[in-house]
Amino acid sequence: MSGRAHDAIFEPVRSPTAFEETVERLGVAIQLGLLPPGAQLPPERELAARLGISRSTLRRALLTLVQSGHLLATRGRGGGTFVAPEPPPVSAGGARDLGARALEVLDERVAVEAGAMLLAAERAERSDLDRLDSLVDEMAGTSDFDDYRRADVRFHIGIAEAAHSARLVALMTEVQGRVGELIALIPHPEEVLTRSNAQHRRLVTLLRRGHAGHAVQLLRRHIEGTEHILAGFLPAKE
Amino acid sequence: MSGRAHDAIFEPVRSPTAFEETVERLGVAIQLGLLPPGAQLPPERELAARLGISRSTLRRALLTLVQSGHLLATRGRGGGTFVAPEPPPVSAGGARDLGARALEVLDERVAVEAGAMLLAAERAERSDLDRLDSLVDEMAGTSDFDDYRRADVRFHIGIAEAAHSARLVALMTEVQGRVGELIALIPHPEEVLTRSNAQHRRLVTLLRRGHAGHAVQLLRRHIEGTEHILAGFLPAKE
DNA sequence: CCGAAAGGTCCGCTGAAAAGACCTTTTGGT
DNA sequence: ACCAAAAGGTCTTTTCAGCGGACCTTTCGG
Repeated sequence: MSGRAHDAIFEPVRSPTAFEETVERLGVAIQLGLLPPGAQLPPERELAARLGISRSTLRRALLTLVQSGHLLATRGRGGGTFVAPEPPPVSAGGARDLGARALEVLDERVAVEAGAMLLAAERAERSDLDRLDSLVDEMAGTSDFDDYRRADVRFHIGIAEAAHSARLVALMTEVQGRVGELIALIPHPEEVLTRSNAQHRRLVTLLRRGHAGHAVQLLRRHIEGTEHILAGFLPAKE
Repeated sequence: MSGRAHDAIFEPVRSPTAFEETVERLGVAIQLGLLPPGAQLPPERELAARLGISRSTLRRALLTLVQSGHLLATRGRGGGTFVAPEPPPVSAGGARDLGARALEVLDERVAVEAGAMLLAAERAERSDLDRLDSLVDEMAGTSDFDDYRRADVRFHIGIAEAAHSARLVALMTEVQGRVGELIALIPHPEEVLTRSNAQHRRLVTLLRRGHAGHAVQLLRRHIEGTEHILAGFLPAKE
């Protein structure tokens, strides 16, 4: 009777502090390229209000990111806080025990992506799909891995946007952030990227036609690609 | 350039307190029937350790649930904290602004369920599917709505278990809790339940055969059923 | 009838966060 | 050339959640 179910119920309760969550939010946004190099953040007072935290807490977070080299702050009128021109690479430090959680993150990714895909097949509008197309073109047109990755992230977030669900956009952003930490650590031969982008293109086509079932299955295989590449770099499963 | 993306990045940072999360965890588990009426909770000192919180915080949470009638506490040796024989119904108070968030919760549900289904199609073992079957039988065999709902919840969580993903089990539990708040508020004619359970049965069959694409699409329609019923009870969308 | 096992009470400490006043630097506009 | 506005930088005060632990009270099993 007891057992499995209770494990979930009585699992430790986590409570990240506002400070931690803010660092994470902004850090992820920068590493994903959602806040591109050189971008200016809103003034501290305004940003604090938007994030619903006090300025002091926000500043602690900003300070952390300045010290880690992700942000630059300049004073005076016309100054502000900017994303560094060359944000530091994803720290390998985070990869310490990644193997442990990696597999779970990937499961979550499957969920969020599949859900977004399903709903996008129902709700996507012309403009959503056109946007996805242009991202596919962008990926096809570059041979720089960082550029590719940024566009890739925007593509997947774009699917959530096409699903017209703010909640899924938020979840997708979060998941991409965590998956990105993994992906950035491993080499990606151009051939893999080409194949991957071909799948992107087919996904958009399937969405256009509203073929939800096929889209979800192709998506699954798309993600499996990542998983297989990662498999070689993670601790053996058993 | 800015706009949509920034909305997500600069959205308010939420930080639920440990106390709040604990009340939610236990409250949901009770309302879902994962902790059935009469069940005994572990001693406070032990439970606090398991949840990774101090005993004082845990006690505040327990006190809340005792006052709300979900739990009963008896002192002395052989005493303990128990789930009330007849936990109070889901408060309609929570339904205040449910309309607002309801739609987003349902999107999240689609994601978690679809992901679990996809992975279950790959990973489910005989025993997982057999367990699902017996839950379907259980639902077929009762005409009491509360019994049905409890089994239904366990069915959907069972899919996540069949996916062999602890993360998805946790997410599914959470999502079911929130969806349950909605479902409990609306009438469910027996006819609807029968139809719904027929879908459950077909889902298990599709899982057995590994037909991921079909399973996901049927699942989508299954959830749509809930959505349509809810639609009549929620504030108009536009 | 005692001691163990449970819940119930209390208190003091720490650290996160909020709120706000104020300082310093820089520059755009007049 | 100025100066006011707009930014980041600094400080102080207050509040509150949560921790940790000592201790009390009730009840029952052996």
